This record gives sequence, C-alpha cells and structure tokens, in this order.
Amino acid sequence: MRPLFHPSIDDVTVEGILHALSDPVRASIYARLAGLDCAATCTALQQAGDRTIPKSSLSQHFRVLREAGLVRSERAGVEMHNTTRCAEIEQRFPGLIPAILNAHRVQAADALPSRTPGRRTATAVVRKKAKGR
Amino acid sequence: MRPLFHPSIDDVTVEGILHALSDPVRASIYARLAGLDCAATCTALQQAGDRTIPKSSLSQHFRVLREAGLVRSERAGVEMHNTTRCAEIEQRFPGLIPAILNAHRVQAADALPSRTPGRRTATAVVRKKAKGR
DNA sequence: TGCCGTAGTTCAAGATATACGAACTATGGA
DNA sequence: TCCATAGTTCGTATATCTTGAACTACGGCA
Repeated sequence: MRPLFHPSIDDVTVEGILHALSDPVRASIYARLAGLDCAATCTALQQAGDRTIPKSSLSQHFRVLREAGLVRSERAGVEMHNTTRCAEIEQRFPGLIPAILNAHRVQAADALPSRTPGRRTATAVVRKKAKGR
Repeated sequence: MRPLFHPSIDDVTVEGILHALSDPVRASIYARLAGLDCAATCTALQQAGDRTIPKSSLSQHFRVLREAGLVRSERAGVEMHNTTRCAEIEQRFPGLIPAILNAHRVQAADALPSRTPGRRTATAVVRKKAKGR
C-alpha cells in the first residue's frame, strides 16, 4: 500500500482545487468536512445527498482531494482521520475556499424550494437536451 | 450549425463553473477576457501561455465556457464576439469569480520568479511522480 | 450571382480519465 | 491465530478530452 501523498502548500494549484471541487460528490464531502471542527473518517462521509458512494469510489475521491491539497489524511488505527487544509489554502489563495463553499450553499438553498432533484453540471444538462443531434 | 446555447443564469451551477475553470487553457482564456472591457473574438484568445490552441480545441473550450454560463458569444458578421457574464454570476454567486481570478493571479505571480514552466494540475504532477508504481 | 477567404463548428478516433465490483492490505481486538 | 473493520488497488467498462479533417456561415468582390 502506497504511503499517502500530500503536496506541499506551494505545489497546490488553483486548477487542482477547482477540478477537485467541480465534482458534486467531492464538493459535498469537502463541504461537510469543512463544516466540522474535528477529523472525520472516510465512511462517515460516505453519504452524498441521497446515495451511498461505493468504497472504492470514495477512496478515489479522497485521493483526488488529498492530491489537490484540500485535505490531509492520517491513519489512526484501523481508520483514517481526514481534516481540511483550509487555513493553509486561505493563506495561499485568500478567499477562494470560502467563496466556493458559499456558492455551493447558495446553490443548495436555491434548489430546495422547487424540489429540483440532483442537478448535474451545465454540460451534462446541455448534453441531455441536445441528445438528438 | 446548431444555434449557440446560453444557459439562463438560474441554470448555472457551481460545478459547471469550477469544471470550466479547472482547465488551464480555459482559465487563461477567461482571465484575459475578464480583463478586457470589450468583446473579443475567439482567435484573439488563441494563444495560451506559450502555445497556440488548435481551432477545434478552441471551439470546444469556448463551448464549455459558454455552457457553464461564463461567457456569452454572439455572431457578428464572420466572427464571434465573446464577453464574460461576470455581473450576472456575481449576483448569483457573490465573490466566486473574483476569488478564482485572484487565485490565478497569485499562482502566476508565484510561478514567474523561479521560472517554473507550465505547471499542470496537482493530479497530473502526482501522476508523473508516481509513474513507476 | 457565383466564387473566394476568413472565422468558427462539427465529426471521428485515439488518448486520457472516471466509476465501481472484486480482490487485497493494514490494523486492532478476541 | 483468526476475524472484523476501514480503506486501497486492480481491472474493465464507460465517459470525456484533444485535435486533424471536413464542413458551414458570412462578407466582399468581380
């Protein structure tokens, strides 16, 4: 089993962060982790919205978050303790993470009243509309 | 030729925006467009860093930006006039775009002094490091 | 009106990345 | 030593991205 890789804060890129958080599952995981004031195990964050993420996918998602520099994962006995690296990132890219988390909140608040279910990315929506090309 | 699709501002998603801007080429295009106070044609933005983007790729990139709700494209004679939809997005997701653009600036300023060339996403960097697994 | 040049789009196929079940590893008890 | 739990890695099916080649749309000019 490869040891977990955490990039130095100087190697963290905007592209990496945006890519990591452009996935609804990862964004949800990260938002919940950021809302906590303590570490969380992977399985504690296995529910995204209405569905349960398979273990293998969950592991990949955590790897992406970790390699983007967004979370720090440390083995603690049989489980894994995940924490955000908010403070470090705030120092390097001031305001970025709060703005993204806030935007996610706005969108979630927006979607609820009309019961719009599982909105996907703009691209996905368009693809669906334009299917019969 | 399909008419150009622009999502209503209410259909614009955070995921779509982050995904669109998580690509270095698109981020560069968008940043330069946002820095302008007038419309720009596609070819005017064809240089990204040191390389020239092929026309077909450029077209795809503009489609992604457009469908994410980030830019508005209007045909003007033989060419295309592209403008950002900053104001609309600022209203829906306050602070998001400025934070991202600022982060890109920080990163660019960071990379120059040490002449670090064409940094890729964190994932790509890691993949390279871990190639001989 | 027909023809040409320019700007951009669409198509197709190869490269690359993602999702997830099955098999595996690491750790802590009993 | 054996088992259960938490997570990782592998393999493969699927989706997305990149880009050259072919195409469309428009304007200008003879």
